[in-house]
Amino acid sequence: MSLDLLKQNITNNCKLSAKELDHFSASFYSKSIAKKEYLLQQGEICKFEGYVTKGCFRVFTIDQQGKEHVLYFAVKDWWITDIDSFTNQNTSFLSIQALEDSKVLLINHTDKERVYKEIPAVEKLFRIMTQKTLVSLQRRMIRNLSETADERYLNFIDTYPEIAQKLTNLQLASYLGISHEFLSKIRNKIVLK
Amino acid sequence: MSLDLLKQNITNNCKLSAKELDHFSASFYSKSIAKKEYLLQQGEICKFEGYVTKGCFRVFTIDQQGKEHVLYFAVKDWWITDIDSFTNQNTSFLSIQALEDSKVLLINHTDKERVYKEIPAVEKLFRIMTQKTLVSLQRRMIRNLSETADERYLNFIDTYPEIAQKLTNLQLASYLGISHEFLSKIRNKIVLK
DNA sequence: TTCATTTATTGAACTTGTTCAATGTTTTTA
DNA sequence: TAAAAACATTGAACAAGTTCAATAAATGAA
Repeated sequence: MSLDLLKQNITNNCKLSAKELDHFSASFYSKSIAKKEYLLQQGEICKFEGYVTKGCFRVFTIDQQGKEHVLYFAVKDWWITDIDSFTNQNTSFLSIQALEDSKVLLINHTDKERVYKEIPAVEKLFRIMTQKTLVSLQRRMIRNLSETADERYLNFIDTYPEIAQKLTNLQLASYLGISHEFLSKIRNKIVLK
Repeated sequence: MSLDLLKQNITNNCKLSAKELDHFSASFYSKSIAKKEYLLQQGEICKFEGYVTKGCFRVFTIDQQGKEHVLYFAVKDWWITDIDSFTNQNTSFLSIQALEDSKVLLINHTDKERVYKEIPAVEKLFRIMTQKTLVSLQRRMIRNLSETADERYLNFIDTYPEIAQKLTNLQLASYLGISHEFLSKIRNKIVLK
């Protein structure tokens, strides 16, 4: 059952007692979401923090010129939220869309705040999880400053082969920060080698 | 006194009782560091988490081609550490260097772990601080994907005028992800307008 | 199955940014 | 205060990446 997946994910980050683990995971509810549908739209207030149990999502923003930029993709065993909007309950500048039929376990804002009070270890859990997310984003930031588009592409398909295979050129290009035409040319160039 | 600065910074993120605040801030020790000296060198294990009370630091990495990339600058009232190396006590891939004569308040790893156990509210404090850092890095990531070098430069001097004024072209260029020659041309172009 | 829509590819012209080298300016240090 | 070192500017040639437009291929809905 997918709650076991969630419990395992939590345990990998921070040991909770069996009782704490049950209590915390009982605060989640499951939701199915069809391909192309939105879990969150830019401008709304993010009501949930989510754990993906099936499918694939893109977390992205649309800038003033109407261009889409993907902050990250999330597949099974990844977490999704607009952390700023969720934590402070202000309007989000991110959208979250399912790229295929998907399932998530969600916890809403008031329940999460309640759990923080009831189970102090959950503070530690999310402190550690947020730190890990920050570290990987710092690495990506530096990579984006130092590598060419070719290198970033090769690094992505090497690190996340199972995600890469689910994406269109357009979606991947807007994560790598290049045009989809240029990504097409990069792919072609690499195949020829 | 600089401990008051630290206490105010903490209070802005999370309310602690006066007793907790005193106990936590007593775990820090102050250190002066001269211009150009290193608080941390790439390859070492990061022994501290630091709060800047005076001066300016750059947190950066050197890539395989020998190029420097700045992750962030830190002035008075900013925190500095290699969060990955400090938390997991593994070798750092970041260096931290003083850009001018500076002062920091430091807490070492064992003391911080002790405080996490003694004062649960400190878990909450760092959960919130890490979230804020993550949110601002997410924003920077998206900006770097969507904006030209001109826009990133203008945005930086607009957001951090007091930091910009302390930096050489080389330092700022390696934060913006461009060559210092190109930054020089951008500056020139903007002045002419 | 077919038609419409979305996605991918390719080329040409263009823009953004890099590299290298030369020169000038500022800062540091003896 | 002079010399050395670090930093900034500029131009020319180049490389990386974009834009636009045309065409082909794949996908999805009726």
